[in-house]
Amino acid sequence: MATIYQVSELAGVSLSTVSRVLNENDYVSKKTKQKVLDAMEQLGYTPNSIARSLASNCTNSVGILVSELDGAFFGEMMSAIEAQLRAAGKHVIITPGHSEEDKEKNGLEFLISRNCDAIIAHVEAVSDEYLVKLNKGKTPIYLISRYVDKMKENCISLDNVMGGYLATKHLLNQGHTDITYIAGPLFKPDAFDRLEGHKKALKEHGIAFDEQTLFVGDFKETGGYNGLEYFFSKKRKFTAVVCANDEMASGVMKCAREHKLDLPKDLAIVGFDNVHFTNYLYPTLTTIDNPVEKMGIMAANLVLKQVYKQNRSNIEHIFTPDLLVRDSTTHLV
Amino acid sequence: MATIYQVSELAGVSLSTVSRVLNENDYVSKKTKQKVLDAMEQLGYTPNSIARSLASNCTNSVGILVSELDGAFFGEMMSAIEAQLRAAGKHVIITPGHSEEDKEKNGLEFLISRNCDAIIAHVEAVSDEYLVKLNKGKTPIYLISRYVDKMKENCISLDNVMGGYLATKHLLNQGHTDITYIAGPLFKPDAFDRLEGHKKALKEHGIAFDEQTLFVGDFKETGGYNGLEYFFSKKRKFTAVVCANDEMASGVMKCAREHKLDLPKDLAIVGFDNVHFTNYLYPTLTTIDNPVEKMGIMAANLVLKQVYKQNRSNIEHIFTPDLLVRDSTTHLV
DNA sequence: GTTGTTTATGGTAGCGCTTCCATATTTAGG
DNA sequence: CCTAAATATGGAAGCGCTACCATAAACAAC
Repeated sequence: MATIYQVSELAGVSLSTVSRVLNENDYVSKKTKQKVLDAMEQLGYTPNSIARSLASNCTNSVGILVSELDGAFFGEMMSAIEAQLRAAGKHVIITPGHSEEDKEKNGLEFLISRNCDAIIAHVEAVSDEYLVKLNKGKTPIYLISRYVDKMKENCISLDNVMGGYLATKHLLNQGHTDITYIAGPLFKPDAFDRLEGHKKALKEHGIAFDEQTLFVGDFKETGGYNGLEYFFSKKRKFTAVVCANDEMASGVMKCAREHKLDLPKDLAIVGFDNVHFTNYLYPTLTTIDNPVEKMGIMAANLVLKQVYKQNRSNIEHIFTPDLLVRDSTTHLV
Repeated sequence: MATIYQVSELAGVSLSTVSRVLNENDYVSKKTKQKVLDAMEQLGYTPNSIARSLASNCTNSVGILVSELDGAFFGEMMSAIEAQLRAAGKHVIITPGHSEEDKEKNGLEFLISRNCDAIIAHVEAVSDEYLVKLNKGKTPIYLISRYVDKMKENCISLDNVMGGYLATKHLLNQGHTDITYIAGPLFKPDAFDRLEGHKKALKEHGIAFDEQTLFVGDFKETGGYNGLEYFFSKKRKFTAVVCANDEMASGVMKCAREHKLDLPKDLAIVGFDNVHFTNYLYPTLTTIDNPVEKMGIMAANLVLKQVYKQNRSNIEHIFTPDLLVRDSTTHLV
């Protein structure tokens, strides 16, 4: 591998000059620049990014921590962040946290140890205090889909309470009154807040929240499946179910079908997130549109602005979800 | 940030000794080791991985190139590779290639410029020659889900011809004879080979392949949807459709339903890949099980063995897919 | 011409580590 | 007790760059 030294020799200039043309931001005469460029070309020189990072203390890389590498929601999130950052010449180092405190901490520390210039994290298990403290270290932490008051300038989050509210409100408006709820793990802020929104909507309609209508799932298909089985086993009467995410809604559909329910007539279902596949479920899923791509882009812009001092205007910190009505819910006759 | 130098000072030993305890593979007395460990603890020292990489010429990172960061198939692939590598103390740098030649090259070059110790790539658009040439450079390239004869030792691939064959064979065995096929983009080896398998099965049953039964889709839901619309528009009679992946199969289902077909009675559907969600479609999808997780783990093991000289036995280079019969196909009465 | 400012280039000290060589020190074998 | 091997530590070069300081040349203003 050719080094900057060999380039300087071939071009007949000093190391500094080669470095200058590499960094394109200093006085170099056109003629000299061309000589250097030619030498690089001739040697097939590519800069060693590790050496640059060590010398400049900047890696041009931002760490991304997501809960899972698979999963529709995270896929869309990673994709959006990566594209935006890549367009600005930065790159991402992605690592999963698996929604477990140890693993999330481990992932975060790993990203810090790799000298990322910043971290965008979707963390669910670590505490607010831990994050605040970590953010005071050398690597700034940005949170996506989570709101921590003491570092709100670094958060891009969704109004999950509003989302949960909209979902349930929609069913109530359709005439449903016996509504069950399949939540995500309640230690996760997203899951907790969505449930809060559900309760708020019920309250507004004068319906008392009944613990018996709640099942805590795992945000995966099985969670929805098991939740519905649970309600059936309790002989509960209900005409609608709200799921805290789309994967669980698809599990509910599968279970309902196995119980010979006619969807959506016998059971109305609402999901949350509007991941890509919801439009291909049968029936197509009414869900809450989570603007995860916009949030990813915004998180990337926030990093570009604050860490890389690029000009990005209009950082929005809190996003509002929308209700998306499709076929899985209908008016009760 | 504490450096190795401060640790050495506090512990009262030389730089070299600190480096030795860091690397755990040289003569250091128990007593000295403890002193160093204590000093590290006290200073909250964490090694600077960039500096280590520069000095040792090893980054302990392997680059992963996948076509998309979202997408069920790639999610499962990344997840499997990452987990296996992480367990061995290596980490991954993931970048998308978007199935376009320029972008794939760009991604590969980027990973090389980041000094990855190896690259595991799922590339579809670049030529065999390019890969062979690239593999001769400083960074070894391993291919997943692609077979290139001149570098077959570096390939982990699937017998796609067999997969395509099994899918169509299954339908033929069920009594179907009017079978349409929705392929992926034919420049992609996976797509091409699966179609070859389909043709082979037809031939074996004495059925001539008819170009009119072929639609080339995009491996996404829309591809399946559009494919079915296309066949309908051609007034084609058929009782079954083979899709070259699961996403397209779900698009087919959606379209079929909109045309009031009763599934699976009116139309048998076979997918390919057996990604997670296929079990939650309605009807559940008969598909070809693509052992992508096993392949991912195997690719990781191959790198661990060849690049990091770890002991990994039984590298399997070619995997065989299985037919997975579910509800989307039934015997023709 | 003198002075000051802009433009252009070279020299060199690190960035925080690893690694090789040199030098003690300890242990084992006879 | 002597020698050789094994064990334990230090010293210093260098990985490939960046960044700061110094210097030189070119240009402008008076």
